[in-house]
Parts: sequence; C-alpha cells; structure tokens
Amino acid sequence: MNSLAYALLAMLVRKPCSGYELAKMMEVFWQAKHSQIYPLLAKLEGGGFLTAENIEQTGKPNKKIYTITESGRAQLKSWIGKAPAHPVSRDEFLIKAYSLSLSDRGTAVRLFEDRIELYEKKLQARNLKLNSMIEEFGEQIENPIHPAFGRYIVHRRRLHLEEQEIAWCRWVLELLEA
Amino acid sequence: MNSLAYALLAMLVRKPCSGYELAKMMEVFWQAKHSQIYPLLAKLEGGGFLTAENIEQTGKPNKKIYTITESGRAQLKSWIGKAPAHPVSRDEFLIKAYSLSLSDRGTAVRLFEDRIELYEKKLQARNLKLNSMIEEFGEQIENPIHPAFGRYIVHRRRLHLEEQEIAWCRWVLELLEA
DNA sequence: AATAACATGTAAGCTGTTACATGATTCT
DNA sequence: AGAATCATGTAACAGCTTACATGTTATT
Repeated sequence: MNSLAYALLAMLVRKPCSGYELAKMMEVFWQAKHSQIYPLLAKLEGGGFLTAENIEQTGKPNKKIYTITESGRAQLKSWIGKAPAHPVSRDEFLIKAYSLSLSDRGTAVRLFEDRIELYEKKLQARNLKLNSMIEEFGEQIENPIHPAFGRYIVHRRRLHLEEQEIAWCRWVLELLEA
Repeated sequence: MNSLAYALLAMLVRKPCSGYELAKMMEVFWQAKHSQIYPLLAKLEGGGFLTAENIEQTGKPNKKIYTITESGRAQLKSWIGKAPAHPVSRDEFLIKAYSLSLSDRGTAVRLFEDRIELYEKKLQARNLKLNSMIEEFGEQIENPIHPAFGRYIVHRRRLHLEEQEIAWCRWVLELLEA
C-alpha cells in the first residue's frame, strides 16, 4: 500500500469511478500516469479493497467502474490517523531560478513570464472547479460534516498555491526589470 | 542528465562542496538521499562536468570536494533556457485532508496541529537562513546581478510556501472548531 | 487531415528509497 | 549510555515515466 493506492481509495470513497476518471482526478494530488494507475487498481481489486464492474458502451470503448469495499474504507480510515510522510515537491523551475545569475536578463524574464502563463491557466481551471462546488453545495461545504468538505479544502489549498506562485513570479519580474 | 544532476551543478556553481554538504543543501529543492547523490557525483565527474579532490581530515572522516568545470557550467546554462518539466508535489497530507470526513474530529484536529508544528519548525529554520543571507549581503541581494540573487529568491519562495501552509491549516482548524 | 477525448492495458528503463556497511568525535 | 554529526559508498527493491499497442467518435 503506497500513497498512490491511498489516493485512489480516497477518491473512490466519494463515488465509484473508472481508471480513466481517477487519472484525471489525480490532478488535485499529483499527476500520476495511467500506466501506474491501471495495474494498481487491479492489485487493489485483488486485495479486496475494490470491486470492479465492466460497463459496455457503444461509440466509446468499454470501461471498468471500481467501487470501494468496506475493507478498502477501513484501510484508508486507519491510515489517516498515522503520521504522514514528509511532502516532496520536485520542481525543476526552482533550480533554474537558483541559477538565474548564469543566464541573461531576456532568458530570465521569459522563464518567469512562461511560468506565470502556466499558473494562470491552472488558476482558471481551479476557480471553475471551486465555483462549481460552491454552486452545487452552497455554504454547507465549509461545514466539516459535509461529505465534500475534504475535497473543498484541498482545492482551496491548491488555489492559494497557484495564486502565490504567480505573486512570487511577479515580484521576481519587478526585481529583474528594476 | 536528470534534474538532480542539474540541482547538483547549480549548487556547485556557488562554491565547491562535498557530497555530504550537497545532500544538506538539497533541502531547498527537495530532500534527495545520499545514496542517490554520491553515485551521481561520481558519474558527473566521469562525464567531465566536475572535478574531485580528496581532503584528508583528522578526527573526522576524509571527504571529497567537487568543483564544477567549464563544461559543467555550460551544460547548466544551456538547460536553464529550456522549458522546465511540470512540477510534481507528492504530499500524502493532502490525501488525508481530502478524506477528512472519514475520521473523527479529534483525529482531524491532531493531524492539522501536527502539521502546523512541523511547518513552524521549517519556517524558523528558513527565517534564520534568510536573515543570515541578508546580514551577509545586505540590500544588494535583491539586485539580479548579485551572485546570491537566485538562491535568495528560492528561499523566499519556500518561506512563502511555509507561511501559507500554516495559514491554511489554521483556517481548517477554525472550521473544525466552529 | 489532424487532433482531442474516450478507454485500458503491458514492457522496458530510469529514478528514488531503504537497508547494509564502517567508524571517530562530540553532545546530552 | 545513547544520540547526533561528520563522511562515503553499495545493493536490493519499490515507484514512476516513456513508449508500445489498439480503436471509435467528435471536433477543428
């Protein structure tokens, strides 16, 4: 049971999903590849943490819908209380920022402008996501008893992260242009 | 040449270092293990990007000081201009936050309080680091021409990240205690 | 005509972690 | 007495990425 396995269980607590859907939902945690997700789902099914149902579709490929079992829910629940592993954020951009004195001003400015563009796209998608959640659930989403509460606070965390990345880039650009 | 290799080159531009020192300095990017760093340094030396010098010490184990070569500096410089890979932040804590509705209020509160404690320690160390840099270099550190500029902006980024993590945790705790 | 979305899977290779291995000195 | 710091390395294993494989429908 690695952290990706727990991420899959966590998303399946919300609702039964296909591997394809889970791969897209993983964005909120980190972008795992489908080649890692599909075999792991099969393994979790083998371990009795999930059940799978084949759905035949016309005009689209067939799919498998995975549902979490009581055993899966229990496994996740007991894991939540344990001390989390230290977070790892592997971001090449910081190495480039660290080495900024090696490059000319034009290259440096372009690097930060591209970064802002990337994060503004992420921010837009995040706002859409959060607004649709607020529209669906209303103020009750800020109530810890609400089933979407956990999902909401995680997307809020990501929103702040994205806003702050842009703010930091703008601050660096100001220093570069001074 | 992977991103860890570039991280090592970036740190060696600043000054020649031992593998042990580099492992500690890696904290600002991500915490790579020594078992990955030592063989990679040997490989980079073999590729002509670094030179190594054995330093005999008394009372302490001997060490190897690596120095970046012109070829290493050129390699790093040409990499900076290229589009960076998408950042990956693998953080188990977000999975636990996402699944919060599964656990009782006490477990949830403890989880977030422990997180605040962890990040307050990181924040303290970061402030010490930044203050020592400001003391050493003065206002000129905010000048992009200054050799420590890159290092400074990266530590500033980490500072913001740590402050914001604490702010987010406090916000969640307020909602949990409401 | 080409790309994107839908949908699942395997295989090879690279990256990263944990454990093994050694050993003196300093701090609590 | 035990833990931490200094210091470097290897081996086995686990995790992750890239490429291979297939095929339809809808959109640009």
